[in-house]
Amino acid sequence: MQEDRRLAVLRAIVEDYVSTEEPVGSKALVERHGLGVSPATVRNDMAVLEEEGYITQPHTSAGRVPTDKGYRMFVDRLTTVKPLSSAEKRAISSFLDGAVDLDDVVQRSVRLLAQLTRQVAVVQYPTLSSSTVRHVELVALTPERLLVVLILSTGRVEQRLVELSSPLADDDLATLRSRLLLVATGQRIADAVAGLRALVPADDAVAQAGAEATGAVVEALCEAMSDHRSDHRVAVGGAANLARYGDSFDSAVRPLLEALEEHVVLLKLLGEAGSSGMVTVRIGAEGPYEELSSTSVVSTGYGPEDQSLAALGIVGPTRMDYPGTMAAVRAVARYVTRILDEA
Amino acid sequence: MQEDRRLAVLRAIVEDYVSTEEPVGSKALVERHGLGVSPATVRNDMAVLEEEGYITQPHTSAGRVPTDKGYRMFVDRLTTVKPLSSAEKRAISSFLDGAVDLDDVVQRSVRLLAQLTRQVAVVQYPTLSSSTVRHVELVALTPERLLVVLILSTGRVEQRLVELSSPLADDDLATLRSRLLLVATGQRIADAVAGLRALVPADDAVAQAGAEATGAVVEALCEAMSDHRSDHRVAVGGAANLARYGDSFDSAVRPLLEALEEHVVLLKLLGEAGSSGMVTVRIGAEGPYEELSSTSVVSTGYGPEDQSLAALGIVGPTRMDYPGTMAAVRAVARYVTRILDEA
DNA sequence: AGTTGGCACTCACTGAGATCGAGTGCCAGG
DNA sequence: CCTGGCACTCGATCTCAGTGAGTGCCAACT
Repeated sequence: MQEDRRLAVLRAIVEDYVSTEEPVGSKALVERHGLGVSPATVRNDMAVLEEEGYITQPHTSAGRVPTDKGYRMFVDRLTTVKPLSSAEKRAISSFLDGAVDLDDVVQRSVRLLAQLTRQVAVVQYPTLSSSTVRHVELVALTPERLLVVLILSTGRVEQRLVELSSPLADDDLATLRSRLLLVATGQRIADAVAGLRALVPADDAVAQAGAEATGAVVEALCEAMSDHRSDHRVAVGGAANLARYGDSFDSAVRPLLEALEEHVVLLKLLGEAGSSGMVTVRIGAEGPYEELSSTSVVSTGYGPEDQSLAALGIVGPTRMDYPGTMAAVRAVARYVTRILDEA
Repeated sequence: MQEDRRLAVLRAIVEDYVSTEEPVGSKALVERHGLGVSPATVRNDMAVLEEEGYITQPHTSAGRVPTDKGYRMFVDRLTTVKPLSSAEKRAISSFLDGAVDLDDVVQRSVRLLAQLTRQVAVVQYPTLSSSTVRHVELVALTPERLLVVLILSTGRVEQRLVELSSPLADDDLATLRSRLLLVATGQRIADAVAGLRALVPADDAVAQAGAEATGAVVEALCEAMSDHRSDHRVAVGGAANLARYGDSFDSAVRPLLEALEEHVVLLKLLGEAGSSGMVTVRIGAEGPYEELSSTSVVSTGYGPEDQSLAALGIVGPTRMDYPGTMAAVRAVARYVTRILDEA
């Protein structure tokens, strides 16, 4: 059936264009791929594909180039999962197994991903929202200065300084500490915040001495828990790969560099990622950012089964090796998930 | 005296070249700057300057361009301190005053610096070596898992997880904690490490129960204190400014992007910075990195008076506005120092 | 129907002149 | 020691034909 062959032609065009970076013509196509037809036939198919919007020609007498729609079709229907080479698998485990803490895991992941895909990698730090409180600790630096330390089930540690207008007795500190622990430990973030907030008015009348401290500490804790800054942290790596863009530099790299510094934008891009396990691909102008119309984003969530903790992925030119990239992103996400589970 | 005029010509060439980005000729020079001589005279001076190696011409029939040596002369002898505009000063304080903790200070500094200079900014996190231990805290997550928290005078907080093979009693934990505090609090890093290490063999015979814990905790603390990873952390910002390089892209930007990911290299570059207050300029190939031969580094130490905590600076093309950049770097370093002092 | 070879056509790319002009070096005169 | 004048250099820009990869279309073949 000629419908099938047309798709084969499209696939061949995408593959050739990705590897050669040059518009691909009918003759080169039949030579390099074993489709058993003549160039003329391919040309006819190409004409149809062009009419349907899957490919286009930069100028009249040039070969064809996939459009965004063409890439989309390729990604959705023409790619088969490409297993990683064993060398790559080994690289992944040796790279990630040495990680010592959460920060390190993220740092290593982003480097690894950049290296595997030869693209710019982005890894979001695990979000707080779905994690639970493992421990709360108060440290009196001086009688008027408390250090509040919050430890979450993801391994993230947040600390805040609290200044008091009057000194706090050790006894009161101990009381406050145990009360905080009672209320917050083991709770999910949202519940912990509610529980902590409930402590404040009650205390107000009872223990005048500790009132200010309680309020301030609870305030600090709640802020730490819902702190959007740390919630939205991302690590970026492999920016050097941008240098490989070669042509179309100004049009593509400048906005991309800007986006990379705007972590909020990055998160939006990654955020389109579905649940853990599914690799999402945004191609060219499909997203809301016009300036990134010549870049694609391959991303996925990571973290335990149902609740994905955060997202990771790569940003690269629309002209990229989608199967390989998707495989790498998926693999890294799996490994990271496992590492986090173990810790 | 014609020696003076020659230097004036050199200065004019540098200034013009920096602003126009094009080789500057004798005619344009006398027009734009008020040197009261004819183009022919300037040409003679240029010939001398070229012979002495301060300027060069890209090709025979082109204008002159400063050499590294020319920039060096310009920076060393021809720049006057350029005070910041009040708008810039306001920008600095409003930018930095909102900082909530050490991380935030560094993040904000790097953004600010990138914005002021329109170059790539690099800020090293304060090093541990010259700081003192403010507090040590042990938290038993479970009886077999301890979280060790180390708080330094710079505001840096390091944490490490310690796994024990056997549970640790609360009493022993308290004893260990107070002993650690006694030994380490207020000490400089080096002294604290020595003191802590001394604890281990002594304990070994005395309290069998706590022996493992002591050893492990001390180990974790010492590692945290001398941890090169956190010691060498740097923040990078303003990479989008690389897009302004325009020409000479491949030759300059690619190695620079690579260097920016290699934090060790960055630190070496910054590390040439002298003591606090002195702004150091590395021009072109003066450093050990051949690939960065078309980039300059403007850096300085920051931190209290005598002991500079760390370095910050910018990396940019040799063709840059040195006076303005140096002023910005110096100003940001001062403000950051002040903020850190207050905290 | 679908495929194929043939053929005229398009058009980016390349390289050879030709031209232009900013900038230089040098020299003779102030 | 400065200056105006002048011949010279040489990169940048433009034009223009030639080349060739690639296309679209059509008639013939299976």
